[in-house]
Amino acid sequence: MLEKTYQPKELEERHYKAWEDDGAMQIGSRDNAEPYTIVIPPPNVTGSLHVGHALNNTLQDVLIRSKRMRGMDALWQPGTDHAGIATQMVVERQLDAQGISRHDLGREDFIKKIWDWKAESGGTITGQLRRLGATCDWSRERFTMDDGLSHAVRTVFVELHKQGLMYKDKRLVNWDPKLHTAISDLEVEQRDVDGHLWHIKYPVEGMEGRFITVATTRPETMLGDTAVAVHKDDERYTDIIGKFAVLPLVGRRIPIVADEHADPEQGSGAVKITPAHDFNDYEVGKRHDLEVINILDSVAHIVTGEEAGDVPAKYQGMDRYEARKAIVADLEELGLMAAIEDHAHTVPYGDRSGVVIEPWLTDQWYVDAKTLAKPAIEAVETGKTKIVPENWTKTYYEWMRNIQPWCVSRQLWWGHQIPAWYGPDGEIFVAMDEDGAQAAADKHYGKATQIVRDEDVLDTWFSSALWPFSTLGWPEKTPELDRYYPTDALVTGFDILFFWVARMMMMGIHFMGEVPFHTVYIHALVRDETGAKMSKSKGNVMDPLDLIDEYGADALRFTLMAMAAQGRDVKLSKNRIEGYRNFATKLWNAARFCEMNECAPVLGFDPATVTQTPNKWIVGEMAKLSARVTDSIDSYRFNEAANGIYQVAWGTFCDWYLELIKPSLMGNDEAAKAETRATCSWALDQILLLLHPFMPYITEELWQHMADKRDSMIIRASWPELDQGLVNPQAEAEMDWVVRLVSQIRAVRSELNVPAGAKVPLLLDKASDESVRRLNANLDQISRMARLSSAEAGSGEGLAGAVQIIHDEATVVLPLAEVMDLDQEKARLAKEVDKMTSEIEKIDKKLANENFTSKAPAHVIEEQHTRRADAEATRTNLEEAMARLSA
RNA sequence: GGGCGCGUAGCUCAGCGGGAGAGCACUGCAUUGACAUUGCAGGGGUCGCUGGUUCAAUCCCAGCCGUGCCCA
Repeated sequence: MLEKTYQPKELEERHYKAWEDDGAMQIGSRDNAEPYTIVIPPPNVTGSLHVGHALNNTLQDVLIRSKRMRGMDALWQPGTDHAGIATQMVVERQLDAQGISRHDLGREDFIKKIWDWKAESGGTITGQLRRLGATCDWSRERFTMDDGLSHAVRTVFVELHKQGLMYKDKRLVNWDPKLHTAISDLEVEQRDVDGHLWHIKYPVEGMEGRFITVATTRPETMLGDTAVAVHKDDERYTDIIGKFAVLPLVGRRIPIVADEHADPEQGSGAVKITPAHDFNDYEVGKRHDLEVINILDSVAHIVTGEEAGDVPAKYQGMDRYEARKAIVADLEELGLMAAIEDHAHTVPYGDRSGVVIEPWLTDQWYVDAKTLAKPAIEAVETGKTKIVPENWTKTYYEWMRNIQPWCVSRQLWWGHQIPAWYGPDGEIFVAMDEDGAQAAADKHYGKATQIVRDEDVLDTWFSSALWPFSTLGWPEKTPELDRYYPTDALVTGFDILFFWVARMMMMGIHFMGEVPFHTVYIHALVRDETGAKMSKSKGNVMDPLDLIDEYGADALRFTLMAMAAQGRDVKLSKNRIEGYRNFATKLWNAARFCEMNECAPVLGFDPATVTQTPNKWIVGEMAKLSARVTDSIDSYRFNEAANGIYQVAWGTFCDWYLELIKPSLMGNDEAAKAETRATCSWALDQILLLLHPFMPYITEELWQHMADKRDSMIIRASWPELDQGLVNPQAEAEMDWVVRLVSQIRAVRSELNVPAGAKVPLLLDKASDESVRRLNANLDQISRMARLSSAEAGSGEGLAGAVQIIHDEATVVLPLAEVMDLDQEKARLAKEVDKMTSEIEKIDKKLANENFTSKAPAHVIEEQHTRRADAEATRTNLEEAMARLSA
């Protein structure tokens, strides 16, 4: 017998282990089945499970489990990424605590330390995914720094280079002066900041007393100014275009140029141009062939020594903000500061380091993203890959069509070192390994020549971009690659649509010739219950592992699914999780009831052959539910699937079906009892099967518990694909009649405060033969649920002051004269009459409208007539009931 | 400034051209042999505002107000 209360903890551990031991998550056992593949968005190896992961992975698990149950060869490919910056930071921090820097250790030993760290702590998140119930094929787990994946990375680099799509270039990059590396545009966060706009007067050469005033948010960069730009139509400046300004503090002559970039409306209309330290200015510089003068070093200090050029010694070596202060003060002293305004503007910050990013001129490796993006855009346009919900396609296009060269080199140690070597004269040799590069170099120089490897590594996203095929063995032509690529669905949050999805599309199409997946399902963010983003600083983070401890993994999963409406953020509250934990308990107790009544699966049970009306009805309800759940999952409407099961399992199966069959289960008709037991068990099984992808643990437990022996665990069981012919309209109508009758009686009893325990007699007046038949056929059930002492057809003539309920054509008479308040009952009936009257009036108005009757479709008009007739009949009966009450 | 959303019951949200829904919260009753992590019943909504399309608008369109995110 099932325990009296449901305790998730113990059974979760037990079943997960059983699934894993059984190999149920692994591919390779269904060679003839159609494959279905999802690659996991590889979590960061330093990460631990947060609610966003919980949502993301539950969605994938629901898909995988349901496809697996539907007989497909389901592969959920797991793994983690090496998270270049994050991982390096973690280990550096550990070393820091011992007073060691990575430079003390040297590159090789430092990397060894990272591998040690990974061996020890890198498995955290995969363990947590298991607790969530994620059925990845762990035997295939991959890591972006694995040999195989590293080989794939090198291959891609070499190939792209060969094709001219990977090149080295000197451009402005987003430089992180704290982490000392370039980062991509996507890793830069634009923050609104309250700053200042400094208006600085630059003297115009050869025009005594004439100044041109430039406005800037970054006065310290003036040391690198190489021009002043004004708009050609700005009359204030037309006379000095072509002349020179003299850069204060430095004394350099800089040209005054006309350029569109200068906006007459903004500030003074004149802008200083610092090509080496501003993306816009860089473009202006190119247009006017300006000098590019770098004034900052890698830690954002003013340059010193040889590089300093004509930077006054005073500022050399100063931090950028220190220099700003000094320069502002000096300009003020010189009387060149025209004005200082408060000014709100956006400032770029590194999303990892949190410091202000410097546009900085460096040599970096770039991928020609524009070329690769073209087919990736087409793939979505032509529907080869579908983005769900569809509105994200616009965002995808927007970004892809304006894509910039992708800077893929990073000045880190942890990652895939770039397979490029340099000769003494800087000649580049790209090859799979050093031998290859050496050979190429020797050939190039005509003699053995020493080469040096590029020190930099590749962006982590570069390796993640290969994930859908590198994890399947590419560049080897493995059977897995052949069978599982292209994968089916990719499930991810919108925040990495560009970082990852777009790049997988580009790389997948380019190297495999086929899109990496046919569907991208984009889900929303998980927020706290007030709608705020969860963050450590706000202290509103919910730890999914705590939630699993408290409510069980099933409850957490179900909550996430029930709330995961497309395009809408999930506002997670403990209240909701508790509610769905209660649902699990409800199911547990229902199963317990089934067990107590010996409802066990019957071999060869055919739901089409049942004879008892409640059984026919529940069979049909299950058929409808299975279709609904299947369809909802197929169209990624997870909330509809979850809510559908909830509604039917609790509201239909528990609340009505189990009540309806109690008389049969306790009765003496052995044949009926046997059929009911079998049907009840079958219906419970259908619920368990349909619920399994959402609540894997409790369903597995009950599945195994409810039968002496099953063909398989539920994880391997077959998905219900029920014939809609099982829906029996007669049974449905009859059960609906019973349900409405019982509900009405209960409502009246409650309203009139009839003691819950009191049993009352019932007469069914003016009933059709069919209604009388229904009453008699379901007498036990109705009596039990409505607490009746008797129920029969009869007029109740002469019963003084009986409660009367209109039920379709019939009038239900309850002689409750002693317990009821006559006036209250009259008022109740009068209210009902009013309701009907207003309903009739509303319909009459519609039907009187010729526009309506001539233009509306026939079935709509027909429906209105039917509704009117029903309301009319009900009103007549109500009026008669009132008359009888007064008599 | 450009793009994408959202505004429906006290709260969180489904629904989305023809009869306003769920969960939670709230109120009353109930400890009846699965279940108080429960059951039964109930109250509660000019479906943001203003126009338009339509026989018919919470639903479609436009504008406005409020609010959130992404990109510049």
